[in-house]
Amino acid sequence: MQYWLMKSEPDEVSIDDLAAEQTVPWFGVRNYQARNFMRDAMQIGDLAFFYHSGCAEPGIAGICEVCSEPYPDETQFATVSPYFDPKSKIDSPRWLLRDVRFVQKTPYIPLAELRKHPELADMRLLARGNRLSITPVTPEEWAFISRELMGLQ
DNA sequence: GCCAACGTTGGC
DNA sequence: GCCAACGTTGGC
Repeated sequence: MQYWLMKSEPDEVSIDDLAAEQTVPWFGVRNYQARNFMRDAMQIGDLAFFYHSGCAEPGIAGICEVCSEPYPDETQFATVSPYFDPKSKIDSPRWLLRDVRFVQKTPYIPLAELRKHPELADMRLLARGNRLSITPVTPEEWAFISRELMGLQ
């Protein structure tokens, strides 16, 4: 059981969209490191912070749960999709994803708030120049954010 | 295998 | 819209 943080642009898929759909495929990842996390490291039942990026106030908006094995991201084969990858072959798909299930919305924790806490100084999300859309979260970071910042449990 | 050029991410 | 940082591409 591991913890993660997964970035989504709320214009595309927000926490409210996930709450409405309940389960969504985590499509559109086109970075090998992030793909490898989904393909190799994630396990069904892992929990992830659902993070809103590319918006006025980026931050953590909720929690979701990994709920499928890895399988091909169909948008890589969709010529009309912005995620179309002409180099990917049907019989050896380059991009794999997992489904995630809505767990709950949380109090919104802005990026600026996360940066204030020394307990989170080493968080991968906060590392200089970090652009990874999926990053691991340590149990300590998870506990601090969920208990101290969100008031859960 | 190196590395410059280019494209993308994402906060501000 | 800007720009720093990073990943990928492709020529050599």
